Amino acid sequence: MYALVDCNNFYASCERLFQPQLENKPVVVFSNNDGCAIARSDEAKLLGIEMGTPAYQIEHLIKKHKIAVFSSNYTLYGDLSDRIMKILADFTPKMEIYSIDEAFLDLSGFMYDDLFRMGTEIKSTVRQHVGIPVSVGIAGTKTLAKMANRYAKKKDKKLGVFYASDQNLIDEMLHFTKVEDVWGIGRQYASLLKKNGIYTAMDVTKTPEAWMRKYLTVVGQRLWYELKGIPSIEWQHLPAPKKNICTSRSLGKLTDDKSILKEAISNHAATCALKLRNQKSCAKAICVFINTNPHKINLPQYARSVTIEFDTATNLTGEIIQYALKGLDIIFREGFLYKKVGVIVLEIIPENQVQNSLFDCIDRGKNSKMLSAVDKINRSIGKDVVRMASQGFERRYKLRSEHLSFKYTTDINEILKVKI
DNA sequence: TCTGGGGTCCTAGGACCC
DNA sequence: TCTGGGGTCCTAGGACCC
Repeated sequence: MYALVDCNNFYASCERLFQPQLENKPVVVFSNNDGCAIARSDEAKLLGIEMGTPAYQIEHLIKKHKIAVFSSNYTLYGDLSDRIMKILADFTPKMEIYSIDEAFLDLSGFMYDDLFRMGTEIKSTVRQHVGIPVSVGIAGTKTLAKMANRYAKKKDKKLGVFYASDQNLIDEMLHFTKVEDVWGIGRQYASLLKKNGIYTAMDVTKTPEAWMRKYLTVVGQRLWYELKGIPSIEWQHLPAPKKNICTSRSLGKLTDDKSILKEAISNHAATCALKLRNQKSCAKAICVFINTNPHKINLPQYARSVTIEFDTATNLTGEIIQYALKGLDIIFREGFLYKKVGVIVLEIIPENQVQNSLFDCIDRGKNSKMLSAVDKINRSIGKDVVRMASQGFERRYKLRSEHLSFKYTTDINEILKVKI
């Protein structure tokens, strides 16, 4: 048996935690650049605000209903997520953190009749210790556990726990769940299934396996097994090291100024290098990309990327920035207004498996030591105060975040103050 | 004025090899 | 008027997830 524990409206709940007066009020959290709505409280959902709606399209609703709005505060969400995951880990040694607000727990070996009680206990413990509401779905496969979680929210959100303990309950849930709400079925597959008269998860289980395989590839075949209660999606008990690491952002303003792009690319490259060091890896190649704004159809469009192989796999900030800027020189063209730039490091290997190049003239040991010291300083301050020159200090490319809340739990200067 | 960012997995088709 | 067959590796693109 597997449990899927999922935080309810996670980002919105995080913000509400430090502003309890917003309890039962509509709350919306925006993406980077305050671009679109990526989290909504139940009350905001009821007002018709959909996931991913551009901010400017809901301005009137925000005014009219006095919706509380926030810019994304990933420092805060990440810290609260860590706290929740630590609590979940106390329930079972085998768990898989699936995303910032979700985790699968392997409950094999626990008493069957106890599982529902265990679910309610998980929910109340997280609520009591961290203050974030979660829902729990329990079933025989990951896909069914996901579905049970969703069913728990739809059916009785207050209770927030659903245990698909026998076939009747599983059927009830399969019947209730539309194909587009099944984990692993997106827009394309949903429309294909519906065209063929398959509307619910139950219908999927009645579709021949070969048909699923033929039209939805092995992904669909695995899904079919999962819905029938046969576990077919692998368990990842240890977080797999990332195979690619990407850092990209929209620019605060459209720009044709190459120096601004340089600064942004340098910072993204530095972030990638830091992420590599944090997971003790090195990359052997880098991809740099720049785009104009595809939504502005009346402006000339340009999008290009370039991949550069390194002589030696590396996670050194200065070196990665150099390669990144070389990439920018290759793809940059005058006369376009750029919207988004990014850096992806590829071919990632463990740092202890790096093969040195014969003609390497960088003192990697010394550089690494220097960067460990830099990382340590930056970590202790909670900001990257020690930076490479090309990263600049002005952050002219900076995106908007006009409704940012405090880093209540990670920065002593922003801690909650209580008047007595 | 204004539309996020970071991932994974799978397949088809081309390049290349013998 | 005719051009093999069987492999591997790589990449681009499409699907999905939160």
